[in-house]
Amino acid sequence: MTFSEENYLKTIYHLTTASDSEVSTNAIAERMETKASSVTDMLKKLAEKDLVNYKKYQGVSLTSAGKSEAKMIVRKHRLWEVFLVEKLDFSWDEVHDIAEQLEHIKSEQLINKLDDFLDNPTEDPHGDPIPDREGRIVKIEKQLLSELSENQVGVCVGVKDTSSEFLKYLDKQEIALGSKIEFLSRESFDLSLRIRVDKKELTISNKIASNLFVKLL
Amino acid sequence: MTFSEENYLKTIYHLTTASDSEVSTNAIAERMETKASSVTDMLKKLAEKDLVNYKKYQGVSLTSAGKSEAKMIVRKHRLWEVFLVEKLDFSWDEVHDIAEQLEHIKSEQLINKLDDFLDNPTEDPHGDPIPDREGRIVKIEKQLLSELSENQVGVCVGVKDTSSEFLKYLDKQEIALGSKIEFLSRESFDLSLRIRVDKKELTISNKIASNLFVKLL
DNA sequence: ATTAATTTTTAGACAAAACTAAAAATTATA
DNA sequence: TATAATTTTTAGTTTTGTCTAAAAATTAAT
Ligand SMILES: [Mn+2]
Ligand SMILES: [Mn+2]
Ligand SMILES: [Mn+2]
Ligand SMILES: [Mn+2]
Repeated sequence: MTFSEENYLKTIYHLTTASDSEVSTNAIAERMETKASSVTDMLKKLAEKDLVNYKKYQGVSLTSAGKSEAKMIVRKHRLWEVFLVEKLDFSWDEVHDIAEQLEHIKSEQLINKLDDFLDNPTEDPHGDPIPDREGRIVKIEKQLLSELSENQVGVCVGVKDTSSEFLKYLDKQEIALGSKIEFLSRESFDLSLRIRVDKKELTISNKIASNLFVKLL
Repeated sequence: MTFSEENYLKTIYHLTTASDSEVSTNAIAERMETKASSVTDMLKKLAEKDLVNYKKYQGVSLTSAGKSEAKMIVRKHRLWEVFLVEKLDFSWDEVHDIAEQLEHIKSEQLINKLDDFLDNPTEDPHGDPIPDREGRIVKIEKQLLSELSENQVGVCVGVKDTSSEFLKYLDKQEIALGSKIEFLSRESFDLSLRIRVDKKELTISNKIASNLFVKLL
């Protein structure tokens, strides 16, 4: 399997699990910053290998073989991110691009030994679940901070947007995985939220709140 | 720089440092298990980028830019091998192929953090020197076991052949880096050697002895 | 010094993965 | 429902890295 094929599978996996339906050629092209015609070419190749279900003009989905390949790539990506943060002391906004490369290293033994070395983590530095060696994923109960109602209290357990920009903003506000977050009030004019993070009160926009996952206490 | 370009540079580096002279198209082709015509194509491209000195039919050598690129790839290869053995508990005969992949990961920050995480090792699991972040190499005094004379004593500090086959043979004979090796006698008929490894005496062929580096005590 | 053998380069082809431009199919709109 | 807009596919190129077969240069052997 080539890097390119793996990247397509991973993208289709993310798009289908997000929307829970067939995914369009254009959606893939946009996500991968490539042209629709290139996507079509690749879909034919992946269909030939029975990794995707593809019928012209009908959108695409992963076969079970394709899904399990995709999960293994996601597993590798997230385990390497844990390694980079936990062992090499990278910050959570620096690891994605390096993991994009490391996820393509081929060795089942390597990834399983890495998994053990890291004490079999179930979530990556951004709170995303890590599939185990059989591809099983432990889903945790979580919801967007923006969906809470006043006076509810939760713990920050993940981010939806994993861009370096957003993560650095969170660092600046001292919001991290594990932070206790109390929803104090909502400003109806612009939907901004007044929250308390650990001891400190601050105001955040609705855009911020809708990219933060919390687990209710 | 592509994987392929990196692999060519690394091969030219190894061949030129071994023979200390220009290297031929055929030598590169043989080492890389590819065709001479493919090598010629690549040499033109590398010359265009000023990474090699190349004149038709005259053999090739690395420019200083090419040499420093090559050393960085070797540095990455060997640091990853240390990681695999020291942290992930691989044995020394299992790490080469995985390191062949890992050496192409692009991130200076990654490799320097890995270096620190491993406590800045100067040799890899096979006794080969690891260039530091400026490309400097600390050469250690070593010679082939086959070149010793009777009754000389040394410590095993490296292997010339790093094939899995040879390394497993050494494991079986309980010869490892750090083993004390005494040259007892030489059988003139087949050049085989009688040696003592730590406490145990054994006979090894000249071929084995000429693939083991020792440092005299 | 020719001729023969070997090495190296060139010429032309191919597969992978991308692109542009144009055609075809689908979906939306009047 | 006919037409317009959008999406998707096809057709034809390009780049990278490989290959085979043949030509050219170098080296070895009569
Ligand atoms: Mn990531
Ligand atoms: Mn992540
Ligand atoms: Mn190696
Ligand atoms: Mn090594």
